[in-house]
Amino acid sequence: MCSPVQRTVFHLDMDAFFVSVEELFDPSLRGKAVVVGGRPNERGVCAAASYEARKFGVHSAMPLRTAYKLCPHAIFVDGHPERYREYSGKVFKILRNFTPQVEMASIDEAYLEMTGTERLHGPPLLAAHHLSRAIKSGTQLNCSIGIASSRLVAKVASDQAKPHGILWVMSGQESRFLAPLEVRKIPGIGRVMEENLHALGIRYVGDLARLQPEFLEEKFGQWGLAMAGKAQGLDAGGWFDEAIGSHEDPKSISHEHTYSEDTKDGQQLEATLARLSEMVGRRLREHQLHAQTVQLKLRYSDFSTITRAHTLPTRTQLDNDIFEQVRTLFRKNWDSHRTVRLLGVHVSSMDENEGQLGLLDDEKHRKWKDALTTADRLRDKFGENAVSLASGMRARYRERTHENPASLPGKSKKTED
DNA sequence: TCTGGGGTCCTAGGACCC
DNA sequence: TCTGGGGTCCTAGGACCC
Repeated sequence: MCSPVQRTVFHLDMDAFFVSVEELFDPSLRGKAVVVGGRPNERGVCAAASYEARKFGVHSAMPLRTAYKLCPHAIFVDGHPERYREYSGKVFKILRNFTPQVEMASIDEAYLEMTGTERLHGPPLLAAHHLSRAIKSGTQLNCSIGIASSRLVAKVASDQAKPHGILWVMSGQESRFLAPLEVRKIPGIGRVMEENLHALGIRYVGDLARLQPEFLEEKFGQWGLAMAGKAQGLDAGGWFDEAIGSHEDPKSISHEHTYSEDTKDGQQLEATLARLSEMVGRRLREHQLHAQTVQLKLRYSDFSTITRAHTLPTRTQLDNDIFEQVRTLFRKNWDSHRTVRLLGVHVSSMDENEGQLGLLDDEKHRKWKDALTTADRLRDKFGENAVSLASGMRARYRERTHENPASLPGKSKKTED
């Protein structure tokens, strides 16, 4: 009798990643209550909290002001995304050295396909210890590792192993491992679904596992079926099912901005849209992608939020195309009596190709593309503030509205820039 | 709890076509 | 001219993750 080859997946999760990186740059933070994300009187939420701060109930996604009330003696520091990207890159390199099938699931966690690597790395527990030590010596950072036969169980295991631990859920033990955990521990079950399940008397994964899949499907549709599988530790459906390391292009790109003070200054709002459009365009060019659908996000002071989208006849990666679309959506949909808290620019339906262009548009299009590529290179070389088309747009916009309100910048304007 | 920013996926309804 | 059914695309909103 021959059994199928047992799959082995590692999930590696960095411990208190943002806080730990900040401690490398400022060792005086070590062992203290630290909150990363901004000043306690700012609008915003905690991006991360040290284990010391967590003892006081502070956790990530908590408003900074609330964190301050719970833990006033905490040290509040600004986040440094470039530092986190740098260290994330270091981690990735170490993992790639270890085994080829690696996938960064976010800035501080990764999946490793370890099936069939025993001859090279030894049994899973030993391999994980070596890997943990390699991460420590290469980055000075701690991580936790979950080992299991599916991505889902490996991820839950690494969470249970924290901090700085390794946990192996052996094949056949998945259900027994998951059963006593709260349903919230299953990735994909958040606050709302947890409440729904509680209302049905379901608190633990074991309760969930005992139910008929048909019952969950009837209650929650496709997602109910997927949950039934997850309760058994299966990578049921969606992203979890995909092979580790089959990296794909992003499906959407967005940037948004929350004002430190709400505003209804139309020029300020449109200048923000210009800046966000530039950031989105730049990311598209970095990925060599073109987007067809442009979406505006608008949040008013009372937190009510609308999104309005438009699909273009062809795809684009140009700041100005994005900006003009999003500005049109903005002018059509903004209730100018109401103050705005947040604006966002989002693009999707992306592809490497741009689709057909009219001959007339072609020349103008090429010039813009060249100019923007040059601007991107300048920013790479001299920093983000070296070039700004947004401030230029705002200046011209002011000029034009003063001189001649009829000639606002639009699709027909000549590209004198 | 006065609530960031970057993503993914899912649902539901309407338009449109055959 | 009282009204079917399936497929696909688009839009809006929301849950969820880190």
